[in-house]
Amino acid sequence: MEESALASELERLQALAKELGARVDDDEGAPAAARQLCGALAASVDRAVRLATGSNGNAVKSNGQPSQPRNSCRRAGAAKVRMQVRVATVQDTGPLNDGLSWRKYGQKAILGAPYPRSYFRCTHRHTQDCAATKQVQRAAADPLLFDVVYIGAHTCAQQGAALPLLISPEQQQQPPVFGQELGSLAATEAQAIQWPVEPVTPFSFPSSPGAIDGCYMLASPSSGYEAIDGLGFDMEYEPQFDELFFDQSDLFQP
DNA sequence: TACATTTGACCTAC
DNA sequence: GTAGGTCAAATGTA
Repeated sequence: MEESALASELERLQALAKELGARVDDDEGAPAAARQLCGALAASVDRAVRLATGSNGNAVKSNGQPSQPRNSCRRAGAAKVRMQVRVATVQDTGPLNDGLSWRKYGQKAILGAPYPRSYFRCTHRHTQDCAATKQVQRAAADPLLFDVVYIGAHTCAQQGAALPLLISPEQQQQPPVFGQELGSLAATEAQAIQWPVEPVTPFSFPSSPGAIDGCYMLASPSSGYEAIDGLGFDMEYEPQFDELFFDQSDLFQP
């Protein structure tokens, strides 16, 4: 009873945070600091909601079963490197650039998930035999969040740009490179993923790769959250999230 | 014209 | 049989 009331109240708070962010975003005279704070507030509220509800976005299916991909090792030779990050798109904070190029090759409705899952592979898959793929899906709990699963390592010429995604958790403690690249990846899927519903807050998806109007990563695989684009996040590690979304032993297995 | 996206069909694991 | 992942033809866009 109290838990549901708490969850309900948090969800209301979440909606208010979103509206605040949208209004600040609409206000061209709003200081950058205010935009950043709104983004941080929305992300923090979202995590609080998930903690209160025991939900992890689409990590938990409607039947309560974890949505750990049953096919994570379905195909022999795949899933050498697997990462899962969450991306929250917030507001204009400036363009990002990555140099990674993904090509969408499929989209599927996932059972129990309100949003479809998009499948991307490296643009250089055929020309350079790059086996890197990723899956992008909007989080059920918050339409502004993405669940991104990276499968396989880039072996193409752009692998240098992708390297931060594939390094060890310890190495990922280096925000400048890591954050920038993840944020840029967010741009890639954000511009390609299809929206079953209209975006909740004003948010523009750029038409060219590597440019996105404000996004930040909520989580790094190992130790909580990384800040990019000057947001200066100081997020705490979220055990529930990592347990359901991230298996490091699976990630860095040779 | 080249490249990216969409989408239905097919394949495979469970 | 079902669901997730991939393929490939059709279509769209710059």
